[in-house]
Amino acid sequence: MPELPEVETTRQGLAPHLEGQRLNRIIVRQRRLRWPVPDDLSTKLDQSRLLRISRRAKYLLFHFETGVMLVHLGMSGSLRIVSNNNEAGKHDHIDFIFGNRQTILRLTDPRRFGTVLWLGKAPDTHPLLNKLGPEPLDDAFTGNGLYRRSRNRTIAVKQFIMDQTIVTGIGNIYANEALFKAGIRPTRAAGKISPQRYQKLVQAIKITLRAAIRQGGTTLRDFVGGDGRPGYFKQQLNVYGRSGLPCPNCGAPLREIKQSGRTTIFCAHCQR
DNA sequence: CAAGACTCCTGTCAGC
DNA sequence: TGCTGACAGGAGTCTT
Repeated sequence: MPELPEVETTRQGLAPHLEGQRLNRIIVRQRRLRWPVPDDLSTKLDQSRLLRISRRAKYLLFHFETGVMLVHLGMSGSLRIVSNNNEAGKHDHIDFIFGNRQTILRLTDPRRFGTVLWLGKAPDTHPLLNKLGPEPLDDAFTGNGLYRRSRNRTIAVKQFIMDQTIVTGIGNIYANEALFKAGIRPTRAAGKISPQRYQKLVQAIKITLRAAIRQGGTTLRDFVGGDGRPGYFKQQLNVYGRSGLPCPNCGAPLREIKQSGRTTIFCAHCQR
Protein backbone atom coordinates (compact mmCIF):
# COMPACT_ATOMS: atom_id res chain seq x y z
CA MET A 1 0.00 0.00 0.00
CA PRO A 2 2.85 2.30 0.45
CA GLU A 3 3.26 5.46 -1.48
CA LEU A 4 4.83 8.43 0.25
CA PRO A 5 1.93 9.16 2.63
CA GLU A 6 1.88 5.56 3.85
CA VAL A 7 5.58 5.45 4.39
CA GLU A 8 5.53 8.80 6.17
CA THR A 9 2.67 7.85 8.48
CA THR A 10 4.45 4.60 9.24
CA ARG A 11 7.55 6.58 10.16
CA GLN A 12 5.59 8.97 12.35
CA GLY A 13 3.85 6.10 14.07
CA LEU A 14 6.95 4.07 14.76
CA ALA A 15 9.36 6.79 15.79
CA PRO A 16 7.99 7.49 19.30
CA HIS A 17 7.98 3.77 20.12
CA LEU A 18 11.45 2.97 18.88
CA GLU A 19 13.76 5.97 18.82
CA GLY A 20 16.31 5.79 21.61
CA GLN A 21 15.78 2.08 22.18
CA ARG A 22 18.48 -0.52 21.91
CA LEU A 23 18.04 -3.44 19.55
CA ASN A 24 18.21 -6.78 21.36
CA ARG A 25 17.98 -9.21 18.52
CA ILE A 26 16.48 -9.96 15.14
CA ILE A 27 14.49 -12.94 13.98
CA VAL A 28 14.67 -13.41 10.22
CA ARG A 29 12.17 -16.04 9.08
CA GLN A 30 12.41 -15.30 5.38
CA ARG A 31 15.43 -13.63 3.86
CA ARG A 32 14.28 -13.76 0.26
CA LEU A 33 12.81 -10.32 -0.32
CA ARG A 34 13.48 -8.07 -3.34
CA TRP A 35 17.11 -8.73 -2.58
CA PRO A 36 18.28 -11.16 0.07
CA VAL A 37 18.30 -9.74 3.58
CA PRO A 38 22.04 -9.41 4.39
CA ASP A 39 23.48 -12.34 6.33
CA ASP A 40 25.34 -10.04 8.64
CA LEU A 41 22.44 -7.71 9.43
CA SER A 42 22.15 -9.16 12.89
CA THR A 43 25.87 -8.63 13.51
CA LYS A 44 25.75 -5.05 12.25
CA LEU A 45 22.81 -4.21 14.46
CA ASP A 46 23.86 -6.14 17.53
CA GLN A 47 22.99 -4.20 20.68
CA SER A 48 23.04 -0.97 18.72
CA ARG A 49 20.84 1.94 19.74
CA LEU A 50 18.31 3.33 17.24
CA LEU A 51 18.87 7.08 17.12
CA ARG A 52 16.10 8.07 14.73
CA ILE A 53 13.93 6.99 11.82
CA SER A 54 13.87 9.18 8.73
CA ARG A 55 12.29 8.89 5.31
CA ARG A 56 13.71 9.53 1.86
CA ALA A 57 11.31 8.97 -1.05
CA LYS A 58 9.51 5.71 -0.19
CA TYR A 59 12.47 4.44 1.81
CA LEU A 60 12.58 4.31 5.59
CA LEU A 61 16.03 4.87 7.05
CA PHE A 62 16.73 3.49 10.51
CA HIS A 63 19.71 5.38 11.89
CA PHE A 64 21.51 3.13 14.36
CA GLU A 65 24.68 3.97 16.24
CA THR A 66 26.48 1.50 14.00
CA GLY A 67 25.03 2.70 10.68
CA VAL A 68 21.87 2.95 8.64
CA MET A 69 19.39 0.21 7.77
CA LEU A 70 17.14 0.83 4.76
CA VAL A 71 13.62 -0.56 4.45
CA HIS A 72 11.33 -0.34 1.43
CA LEU A 73 7.82 -1.75 1.70
CA GLY A 74 7.36 -2.58 -1.97
CA MET A 75 3.77 -3.18 -3.00
CA SER A 76 2.48 -5.08 -0.02
CA GLY A 77 4.81 -4.49 2.92
CA SER A 78 4.00 -3.07 6.32
CA LEU A 79 5.80 -2.44 9.60
CA ARG A 80 3.98 -2.69 12.89
CA ILE A 81 4.62 -2.82 16.57
CA VAL A 82 3.24 -6.11 17.84
CA SER A 83 2.89 -7.49 21.33
CA ASN A 84 5.28 -10.26 22.29
CA ASN A 85 2.63 -12.93 22.54
CA ASN A 86 1.57 -12.28 18.97
CA GLU A 87 2.37 -15.37 16.94
CA ALA A 88 4.10 -14.82 13.62
CA GLY A 89 2.05 -15.48 10.50
CA LYS A 90 3.07 -16.79 7.14
CA HIS A 91 4.22 -13.43 5.79
CA ASP A 92 5.81 -12.03 8.94
CA HIS A 93 9.36 -12.15 7.67
CA ILE A 94 11.41 -10.23 10.21
CA ASP A 95 11.03 -9.26 13.87
CA PHE A 96 13.25 -6.55 15.33
CA ILE A 97 13.17 -6.88 19.09
CA PHE A 98 13.99 -3.70 20.99
CA GLY A 99 14.71 -2.70 24.56
CA ASN A 100 14.12 -4.25 27.94
CA ARG A 101 10.38 -4.33 27.47
CA GLN A 102 10.75 -6.30 24.27
CA THR A 103 9.06 -3.95 21.85
CA ILE A 104 8.73 -5.92 18.63
CA LEU A 105 8.84 -4.25 15.21
CA ARG A 106 7.49 -6.71 12.69
CA LEU A 107 7.94 -6.62 8.92
CA THR A 108 5.08 -8.24 7.01
CA ASP A 109 5.15 -8.51 3.23
CA PRO A 110 3.06 -11.08 1.32
CA ARG A 111 4.48 -10.30 -2.11
CA ARG A 112 8.06 -9.87 -0.91
CA PHE A 113 8.81 -6.93 -3.18
CA GLY A 114 10.08 -5.11 -0.14
CA THR A 115 13.70 -4.49 0.76
CA VAL A 116 15.84 -4.58 3.88
CA LEU A 117 19.45 -3.55 3.36
CA TRP A 118 22.38 -2.38 5.42
CA LEU A 119 23.84 0.92 4.16
CA GLY A 120 26.43 1.48 6.85
CA LYS A 121 27.83 4.91 7.60
CA ALA A 122 27.49 6.63 4.22
CA PRO A 123 23.88 5.97 3.21
CA ASP A 124 23.55 8.93 0.83
CA THR A 125 26.01 7.49 -1.65
CA HIS A 126 24.11 4.23 -2.01
CA PRO A 127 22.89 3.61 -5.59
CA LEU A 128 19.28 3.36 -4.42
CA LEU A 129 19.46 6.83 -2.89
CA ASN A 130 21.95 8.88 -4.86
CA LYS A 131 19.85 9.42 -7.99
CA LEU A 132 16.58 10.37 -6.34
CA GLY A 133 14.81 13.60 -7.24
CA PRO A 134 13.53 16.17 -4.75
CA GLU A 135 11.06 15.39 -2.00
CA PRO A 136 7.63 16.56 -3.20
CA LEU A 137 6.87 18.35 0.07
CA ASP A 138 10.16 20.27 0.12
CA ASP A 139 10.35 23.84 -1.10
CA ALA A 140 13.00 22.64 -3.54
CA PHE A 141 10.25 20.91 -5.51
CA THR A 142 8.85 23.65 -7.75
CA GLY A 143 6.88 24.08 -10.94
CA ASN A 144 9.89 25.70 -12.55
CA GLY A 145 12.10 22.77 -11.68
CA LEU A 146 9.63 20.28 -13.08
CA TYR A 147 9.24 22.36 -16.20
CA ARG A 148 12.99 22.46 -16.77
CA ARG A 149 13.43 18.73 -16.29
CA SER A 150 10.57 18.02 -18.70
CA ARG A 151 11.98 19.80 -21.76
CA ASN A 152 12.42 17.52 -24.77
CA ARG A 153 10.78 14.67 -22.91
CA THR A 154 8.18 12.81 -24.92
CA ILE A 155 7.15 10.57 -22.04
CA ALA A 156 3.59 10.96 -20.76
CA VAL A 157 3.35 13.36 -17.86
CA LYS A 158 1.93 10.66 -15.59
CA GLN A 159 4.97 8.44 -16.06
CA PHE A 160 7.17 11.50 -15.77
CA ILE A 161 5.96 12.36 -12.26
CA MET A 162 6.16 8.70 -11.21
CA ASP A 163 9.86 8.66 -12.13
CA GLN A 164 11.64 8.76 -8.77
CA THR A 165 14.60 10.62 -10.26
CA ILE A 166 12.27 13.48 -11.23
CA VAL A 167 10.34 13.69 -7.98
CA THR A 168 10.12 11.06 -5.25
CA GLY A 169 7.25 9.37 -3.51
CA ILE A 170 4.51 9.56 -6.12
CA GLY A 171 3.01 6.21 -7.05
CA ASN A 172 0.08 5.24 -9.20
CA ILE A 173 -2.71 6.41 -6.92
CA TYR A 174 -1.41 9.87 -6.25
CA ALA A 175 -0.23 10.41 -9.80
CA ASN A 176 -3.82 9.86 -10.91
CA GLU A 177 -5.21 12.05 -8.16
CA ALA A 178 -2.78 14.93 -8.62
CA LEU A 179 -3.27 15.08 -12.38
CA PHE A 180 -7.02 15.17 -11.87
CA LYS A 181 -6.71 17.99 -9.38
CA ALA A 182 -4.46 19.90 -11.75
CA GLY A 183 -6.75 19.32 -14.75
CA ILE A 184 -3.95 17.78 -16.82
CA ARG A 185 -4.50 14.80 -19.08
CA PRO A 186 -2.19 11.95 -17.94
CA THR A 187 -1.22 11.06 -21.50
CA ARG A 188 0.03 14.53 -22.40
CA ALA A 189 3.71 14.63 -23.30
CA ALA A 190 5.74 15.98 -20.38
CA GLY A 191 7.70 18.24 -22.72
CA LYS A 192 4.59 19.98 -23.98
CA ILE A 193 3.23 21.40 -20.76
CA SER A 194 3.57 25.07 -19.86
CA PRO A 195 5.35 26.41 -16.76
CA GLN A 196 2.02 27.69 -15.48
CA ARG A 197 0.47 24.24 -15.65
CA TYR A 198 3.49 22.68 -13.95
CA GLN A 199 3.04 25.24 -11.22
CA LYS A 200 -0.50 24.02 -10.79
CA LEU A 201 0.57 20.38 -10.88
CA VAL A 202 3.14 20.91 -8.15
CA GLN A 203 0.52 22.56 -5.95
CA ALA A 204 -1.86 19.67 -6.63
CA ILE A 205 0.80 17.12 -5.69
CA LYS A 206 1.63 18.88 -2.45
CA ILE A 207 -2.01 19.31 -1.44
CA THR A 208 -2.91 15.72 -2.28
CA LEU A 209 0.04 14.22 -0.41
CA ARG A 210 -0.43 16.43 2.65
CA ALA A 211 -4.11 15.53 2.87
CA ALA A 212 -3.28 11.84 2.58
CA ILE A 213 -0.65 12.06 5.31
CA ARG A 214 -3.15 13.74 7.60
CA GLN A 215 -5.62 10.91 7.06
CA GLY A 216 -2.95 8.29 7.53
CA GLY A 217 -2.10 9.98 10.81
CA THR A 218 -5.51 9.44 12.29
CA THR A 219 -5.48 5.71 11.61
CA LEU A 220 -1.88 5.20 12.55
CA ARG A 221 -2.58 4.73 16.22
CA ASP A 222 -4.47 1.57 15.34
CA PHE A 223 -1.70 0.63 12.99
CA VAL A 224 1.01 0.91 15.57
CA GLY A 225 -1.20 -0.51 18.26
CA GLY A 226 -1.06 -3.61 16.14
CA ASP A 227 -4.71 -4.46 15.73
CA GLY A 228 -4.40 -4.03 11.96
CA ARG A 229 -7.96 -2.92 11.50
CA PRO A 230 -9.07 -3.06 7.87
CA GLY A 231 -10.53 -0.08 6.10
CA TYR A 232 -7.31 1.69 6.86
CA PHE A 233 -6.87 3.04 3.35
CA LYS A 234 -10.20 4.62 2.88
CA GLN A 235 -9.38 7.98 1.41
CA GLN A 236 -11.26 10.58 -0.46
CA LEU A 237 -10.05 9.57 -3.86
CA ASN A 238 -11.48 11.48 -6.78
CA VAL A 239 -10.51 9.15 -9.60
CA TYR A 240 -8.47 6.14 -8.47
CA GLY A 241 -10.63 3.03 -8.40
CA ARG A 242 -13.59 4.95 -9.81
CA SER A 243 -13.53 3.94 -13.46
CA GLY A 244 -16.88 4.53 -15.16
CA LEU A 245 -18.25 6.45 -12.18
CA PRO A 246 -19.15 10.11 -12.52
CA CYS A 247 -16.39 12.70 -12.37
CA PRO A 248 -16.74 14.54 -9.04
CA ASN A 249 -16.30 17.76 -10.97
CA CYS A 250 -18.55 17.51 -14.03
CA GLY A 251 -20.37 14.19 -13.76
CA ALA A 252 -19.03 12.70 -16.98
CA PRO A 253 -18.03 9.02 -16.62
CA LEU A 254 -14.36 8.62 -15.72
CA ARG A 255 -12.26 6.86 -18.31
CA GLU A 256 -9.78 4.04 -17.72
CA ILE A 257 -6.69 3.36 -19.83
CA LYS A 258 -3.33 1.61 -19.39
CA GLN A 259 -0.02 3.44 -19.39
CA SER A 260 3.05 1.22 -19.15
CA GLY A 261 0.92 -1.49 -17.67
CA ARG A 262 -0.48 0.70 -14.92
CA THR A 263 -4.10 1.75 -14.66
CA THR A 264 -4.82 5.38 -15.37
CA ILE A 265 -8.18 6.95 -14.60
CA PHE A 266 -9.08 10.43 -15.74
CA CYS A 267 -11.89 12.71 -16.80
CA ALA A 268 -11.71 13.41 -20.53
CA HIS A 269 -13.75 16.55 -19.99
CA CYS A 270 -11.88 18.16 -17.09
CA GLN A 271 -8.35 16.99 -17.91
CA ARG A 272 -6.73 18.30 -21.08
C1' DC B 1 20.22 8.52 -23.13
C1' DA B 2 15.21 7.42 -23.50
C1' DA B 3 11.38 4.34 -23.57
C1' DG B 4 9.15 0.06 -23.11
C1' DA B 5 8.94 -4.82 -21.72
C1' DC B 6 9.91 -7.98 -18.28
C1' DT B 7 10.65 -9.50 -13.74
C1' DC B 8 10.23 -10.69 -8.77
C1' DC B 9 5.78 -12.95 -5.46
C1' DT B 10 1.23 -13.86 -3.46
C1' DG B 11 -3.60 -12.63 -2.63
C1' DT B 12 -8.00 -11.44 -4.47
C1' DC B 13 -11.65 -11.25 -7.46
C1' DA B 14 -14.43 -11.79 -11.78
C1' DG B 15 -16.06 -15.09 -14.87
C1' DC B 16 -17.17 -19.61 -16.10
C1' DT C 1 -17.56 -24.84 -5.05
C1' DG C 2 -13.49 -24.88 -7.75
C1' DC C 3 -10.62 -23.52 -11.40
C1' DT C 4 -8.32 -19.96 -14.43
C1' DG C 5 -6.65 -15.70 -15.66
C1' DA C 6 -6.17 -10.87 -14.88
C1' DC C 7 -4.74 -7.58 -11.87
C1' DA C 8 -2.74 -5.05 -7.63
C1' DG C 9 -0.24 0.59 -4.19
C1' DG C 10 7.02 -0.66 -6.94
C1' DA C 11 10.99 -0.30 -9.30
C1' DG C 12 15.45 -2.46 -10.91
C1' DT C 13 17.22 -4.58 -15.06
C1' DC C 14 17.35 -5.73 -19.65
C1' DT C 15 16.33 -4.79 -24.61
C1' DT C 16 15.52 -1.94 -28.40
